Formats: sequence, structure tokens, C-alpha cells
Amino acid sequence: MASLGELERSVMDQLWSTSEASTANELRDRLAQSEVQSKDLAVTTVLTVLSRLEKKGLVERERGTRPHRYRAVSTREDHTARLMHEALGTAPDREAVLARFIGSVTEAEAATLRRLLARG
Amino acid sequence: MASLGELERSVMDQLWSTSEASTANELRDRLAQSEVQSKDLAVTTVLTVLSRLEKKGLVERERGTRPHRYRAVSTREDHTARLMHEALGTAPDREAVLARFIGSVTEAEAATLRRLLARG
DNA sequence: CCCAATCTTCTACATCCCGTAGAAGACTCG
DNA sequence: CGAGTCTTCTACGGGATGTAGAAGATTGGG
Repeated sequence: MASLGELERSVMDQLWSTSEASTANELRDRLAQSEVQSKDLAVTTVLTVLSRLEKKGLVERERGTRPHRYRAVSTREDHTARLMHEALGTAPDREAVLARFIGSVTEAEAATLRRLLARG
Repeated sequence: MASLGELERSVMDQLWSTSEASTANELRDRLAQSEVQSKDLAVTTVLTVLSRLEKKGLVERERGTRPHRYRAVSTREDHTARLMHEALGTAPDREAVLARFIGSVTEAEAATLRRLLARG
């Protein structure tokens, strides 16, 4: 459902790395520094992407303040976990999928899972 | 990486629901019956989609026999589990993602997971 | 052995998504 | 109220996808 393009993903990464809501300009600057390709984007580009992300339900904006401020609707972890559930949901035999999933998890992750499942 | 369109997904569903390799014509017929929209597709359409799926590495074809026969490279479960891992891999804090993931799993699934993690 | 039926490949087009941004309209501060 | 700032509208190119006809390849029946 919510597949992201490369730039959209970069913007989400920026939003997820700050708890504060950010303006388009701030994001543009942070993107310019973090991007490997260091391509300087126009602010309108960032705004377009933010609008699209808003439409997709991944981003919220404060319309009250004048430079609007944008913030991720959910945390990166929640978002990712949701994606995992979405994938899981596409298969009729969920248990079989979980079996494969567990089968290819690292030992550290397996330990984490055991701990999480224990207290429950 | 391997995001699928709607028709591509339908074709994969058909391939996954049979262990036998299928011809494009067989798939066309089965699609016509299973599709809710019951839209009759041209065989060439199915072939195009199969070629694209082959390029994506999801489908293999037997070129020896004359009506070529197509088959899914991996099971639906393996494929789905791989997608889940892909999603998991996009977040820096995998353990946090797993925590959210476990948090929203049904009790039956939790039980399955405990069982799977126990013997291992 | 050749042709008609069958099958595959090539090419093509419309649409949608995404990256990218200028132009134009809206707002704010001095 | 005007200059600067911010947002929205509009747009375009490229790639992915749905869709399929045209043309080339293959094969079985005669």
C-alpha cells in the first residue's frame, strides 16, 4: 500500500530522526547534508514530497504556524512493524510464513523475540 | 525491491496455488475464473506479465517444452517472509521493530512463535 | 515437406507514481 | 502596504504496470 520512492524515504528518515516537527526549509538543509549525493533540492520539491507523504497518511502538518511544520505520524518502528504485518497478511497461511520468518532470523533477534514473547 | 502490480500479484497467486508449472493459457483461464472483475485478458498480456515476473526473479520458465511452462521460483511463504525481513532491515533499531511487531500479533500467532522459537 | 494453427517475442500506448521544480497566489513583518 | 517568505498549482520526464496487436518462430497434421 504505502510504498515509498527514494526521496520520500529520505524525507521520512529525516522526520523520523527528530522528535520536533520540522519546516520544509529545515528538511531541505538536512537533506543536503545527509544525502550521499548531496544534491541541493529546491524547497518546492521538498514541499511536494511532503504533500504526497501527507496524502499517504505518513506525515502530518501543523497548518497554524506560518512556516508549516511537518512531523511523521508514527515512529519508524511502528511504521516498519505495520509493513511487516501487511506483508504477513497477504499470505493465507500466516503460520507458515512465520515459520519461514523465524527460520531466517539472527540468533540475537531470536533471543529478543523469546524475551518479548515470554512476558505477555 | 520487488513490489508487484495488481495483475502481477494475481498471476503470482495463481502460480502459488499450484505445484505444477502452468502455461500462459492455463493461467489466463484460471485468472478469468478467479478474478472478481472477471476480465478476460489476452494471452499476450499474461505472457508479458510473466516475462516481467521472470525478470524480477519471481518466476522461472521451462523453455524446453513448447507451450512454455511457468512456475514460481519460491513459495508464497518464503517470498512473504523475505519481504518481512526486507521491511525489518530498513529500520536501524530492529529490536524495537520486533517489539512493535510482537505487540500487535494475535494470541494464536504469538503461540506459534513461542513454539517455533522453543525448538531451535 | 509444407501450411495452418499455435506460441512467443517485439513494439506500443495509456496511466500512474515519483523526482524535480518554476510560476503564481497567499501571508507576514517591518 | 510592499518586499520577502511560504504554499499551492501546474508541469514535465522517466520508469513501472496493464493491456494487447503485429510480426516472427515452431510444430503437428496432411
